[in-house]
Amino acid sequence: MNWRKDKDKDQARERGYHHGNLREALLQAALDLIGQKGAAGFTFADAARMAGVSPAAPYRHFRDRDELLSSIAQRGFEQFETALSEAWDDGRPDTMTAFERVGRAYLDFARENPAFYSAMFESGIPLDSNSTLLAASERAFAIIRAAAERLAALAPPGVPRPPALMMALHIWAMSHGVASLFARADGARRRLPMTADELLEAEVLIYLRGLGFPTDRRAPDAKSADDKPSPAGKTK
Amino acid sequence: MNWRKDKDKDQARERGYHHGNLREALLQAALDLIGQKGAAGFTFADAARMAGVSPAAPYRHFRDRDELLSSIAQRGFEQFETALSEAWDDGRPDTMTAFERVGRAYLDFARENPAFYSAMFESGIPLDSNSTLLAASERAFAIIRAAAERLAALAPPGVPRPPALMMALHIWAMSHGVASLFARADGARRRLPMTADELLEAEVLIYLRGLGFPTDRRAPDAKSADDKPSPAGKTK
DNA sequence: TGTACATCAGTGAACGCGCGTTCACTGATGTAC
DNA sequence: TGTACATCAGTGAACGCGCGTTCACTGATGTAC
Repeated sequence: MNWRKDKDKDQARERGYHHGNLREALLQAALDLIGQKGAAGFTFADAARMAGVSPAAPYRHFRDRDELLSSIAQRGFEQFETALSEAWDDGRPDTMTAFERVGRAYLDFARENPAFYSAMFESGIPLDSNSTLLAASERAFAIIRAAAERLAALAPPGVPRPPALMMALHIWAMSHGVASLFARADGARRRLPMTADELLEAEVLIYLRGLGFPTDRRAPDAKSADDKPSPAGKTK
Repeated sequence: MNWRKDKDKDQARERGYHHGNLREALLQAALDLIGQKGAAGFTFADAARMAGVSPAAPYRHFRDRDELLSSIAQRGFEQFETALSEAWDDGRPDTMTAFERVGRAYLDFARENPAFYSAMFESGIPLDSNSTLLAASERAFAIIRAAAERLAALAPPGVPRPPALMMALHIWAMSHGVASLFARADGARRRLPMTADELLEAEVLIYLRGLGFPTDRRAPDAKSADDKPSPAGKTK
């Protein structure tokens, strides 16, 4: 992270002819630029300048601007998956608690990584242009889907078990809606009677109640043994 | 609508020195371009060319690209408001039916006017840069809010009446989430087990059930006289 | 351990391009009388 | 109804700029022997 913009020339002189990690530096620079000016207003040349390198250098690492952008989106999905999956923690200590944590992690990610988020969802690069990009996005969604699956399995007796895929899509839509309308610093924000986190949490809780889940904060598997408890330690 | 792109030169010759309605033509051209290439990749010069006019001409009508873009967003919000408010139809024939219609209208608007939608929500122009733009967006949101207000008033006895503003925000977030993730033609679409409309309708129904509203399709005011019936005719 | 050589990863100059913007201008339209 | 004049809404040429991209090049690094 020491190839940031400050004192490009000096650093360039220090580092000598070879950069050492230009690919990484370009990704970082592009990320910074997207953060500053949005996914639209970032240029290949700008990224090179920020990395302290000639405008021709990036071509050694990326075919063009789009390839750089889609690399960023891909990395974004990977980090997104990591964040969500850590939050989910395989449903520990109980499905409901873990699930709420996933919601918060979603918003945190959007808030803390606006550049990634917009490369992923707002940059206009088609997901299916690149199969590894598509795969990365599928893996991220799979976390939400897995959580929905476990949640669906908790449907109380007598309540029809909701289709997990539908639940996952609903929850994703709520999260994305709240994130892009209310949780971003840039532009279209709006006075809210509560924080974006609270808004999303309330929304998801109401939604789950609508599916027939009990309305109190802890899910049934918190005390019963419906859901086999995690094998050892960690729960503390 | 006869100043479209085809045969610019001929038309320019026909129309003579003065265009007659250049401001309008530029808005239309920009809208077309945004539809084709996204809000990012549209240029002032392009719009002029498409309107069959010299690159200096637009400056008679818009200070710069941003002003043109925000005019489009503003008009978008106005049409959005019209669409939502027609769908809402002041809650006729009953609150619930009208409410569902609003949801469909939301998605229809996003689907049928992707250019407007992205100028409004994804172009990065700050809403508060322009007070008439802000006002237009407020008026559009006010429809959703008014509908939520009426819906909240229907809460069955014994059920705590939900805060209407929160409901409105939740519903907006769901609609926007579904619209931008699943209802747009461009880019990040995904195989769905159902249409975007069905997905949103199910989501909203589950949400409302979670608030304690009855789960069958017609709201209580459909048959009772809680909600004073519309004064005359029209309902047919 | 040293040397020759291939390969890699950058340079920097150059190009064509389209954009945004300005400018003096001019044709068309509206208005006073 | 006609004429003089002001104003409006466009022209087209010109500019500086930064971008994307190519090219022959060169310094640094790795490797065979």
